[in-house]
Amino acid sequence: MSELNQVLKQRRQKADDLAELGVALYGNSFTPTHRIGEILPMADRVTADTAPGVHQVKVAGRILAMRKFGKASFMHIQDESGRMQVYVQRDSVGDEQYTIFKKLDIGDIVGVTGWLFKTKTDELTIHADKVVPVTKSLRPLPEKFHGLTDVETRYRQRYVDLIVNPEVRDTFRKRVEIIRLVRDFLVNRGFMEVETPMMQPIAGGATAKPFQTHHNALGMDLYLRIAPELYLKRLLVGGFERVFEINRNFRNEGLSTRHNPEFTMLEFYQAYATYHELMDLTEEMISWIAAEVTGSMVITYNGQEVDLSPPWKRYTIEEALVEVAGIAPETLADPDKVMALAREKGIKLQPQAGVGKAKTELFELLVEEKLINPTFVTEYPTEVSPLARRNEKNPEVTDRFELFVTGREIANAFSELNDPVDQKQRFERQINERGDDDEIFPVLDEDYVRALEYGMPPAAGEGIGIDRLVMLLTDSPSIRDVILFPHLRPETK
RNA sequence: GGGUCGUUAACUCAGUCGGUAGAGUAUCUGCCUUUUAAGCAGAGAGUCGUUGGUUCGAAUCCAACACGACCCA
Repeated sequence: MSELNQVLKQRRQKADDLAELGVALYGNSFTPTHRIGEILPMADRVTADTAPGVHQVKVAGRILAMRKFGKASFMHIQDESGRMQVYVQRDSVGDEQYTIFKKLDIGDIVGVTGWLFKTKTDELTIHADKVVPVTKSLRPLPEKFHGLTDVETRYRQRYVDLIVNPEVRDTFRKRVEIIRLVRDFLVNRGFMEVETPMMQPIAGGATAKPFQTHHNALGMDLYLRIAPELYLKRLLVGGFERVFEINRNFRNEGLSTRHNPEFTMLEFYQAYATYHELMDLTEEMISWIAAEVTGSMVITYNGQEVDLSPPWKRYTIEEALVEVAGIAPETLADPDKVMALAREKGIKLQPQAGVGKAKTELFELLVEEKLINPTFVTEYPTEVSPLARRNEKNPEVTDRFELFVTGREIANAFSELNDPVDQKQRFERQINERGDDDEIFPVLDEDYVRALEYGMPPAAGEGIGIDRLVMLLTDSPSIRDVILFPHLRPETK
């Protein structure tokens, strides 16, 4: 018989014993009067001499640790709001109660009724009048000192990770807080939160491999969206001038510390704004959220200091190539030299790729990882920006920026292309110049062009990767640390 | 897709030159009415990721596979 079976057997035996004593193992009749987080601040009103009944409480929580003596015991219990100590004395709870108490295990959820006092070591503690089993746990928790560190188990059994690792609970609380602050920020600026299709007949708005599914009744294939962009812009046509959506995108690509097949994206669109105004808005929003969540605009990520205080550095791609990568301006001015440099750096380009694509690739290779403090990079070549408005002075580049922090792309934004003729031509060019990847299939979205033909107001739009933002603000090295249930291969038995 | 590393008790980890499995925590028993990783004494607990191979003998050496981590594409 294996040890786990032995432990399970012992726990089931205890459960049976408790049932025999008339205890409801999975009842739902205990109603707490307090949460632990409400009790802890009462510490300064309690002393070792505080009499029974002065501060009477009922709390429920999971047992995390027990120190049993013959006729008295200490345990720590944890609820969502915190953890605290409970003192269980045989003479206080009575023989019958103490017999039941001794059958409890670490991991069980209990209800405690008692009064507050302080121990010799000045720890606020509940002196129990009564301890009742609320929910029996049949599986042992990980070791108390090292806790659970095996990342595979942490991701596969996130519930255990959450029970025993308080910093993991904090990270996910911060995630929720960050999303709430994003909402508050945008709603306060007159943006309206909307929901657009997750299942789309054409997976548009980005270049990525989609997940495919099928609608039986309609007899049609559908794709899980890779971006909400084209639907949100249809809403601009419809007359909603400031819209945003925070929701999942799905991309059928590899997994890494920065990629999960489903990830959360904020996209927002503002009519009559330009990408310049979105840079200001982004700077303001992210620095404010950082201050709200971490208490400072200067944060630490992966051991390095990152200063999010505005204003942020703004480069054009060419400026960044010159100033960060050290490429000579005369090299950048000569398309032949740019192509030669790209080849020299080992960049493989499609035959039809132009100098704009080459500059973008050089930027990704030589500059991105060096942009630690937040940096806006503008003037992306038109050929890599199929949905962005051309710059009025130089049609080879677009009115677009990407935001980089700690070497990672956090946001992508541009003044929107609203010329239906130009848009249609760019879709067609994209289809003609598609790469050799069979699973990325750009399709001309005729309805989107039709919508533009009705007239979309000039606007600027932006996407911010929420998971990456949460990683940044919680100092998490992997996207799996900020997604509750990240994708893993199926467990082998 | 490629490379490197890892997988041993429920958890955290040792395991020498290839000689038949170890610790702490957790669990069980006993003692213990203010402990804090409580203490003391004792006990039980293992398909050494899987499958093959080499060998008298494999946790250990070799191969393939599975899962994970990191790096690269």
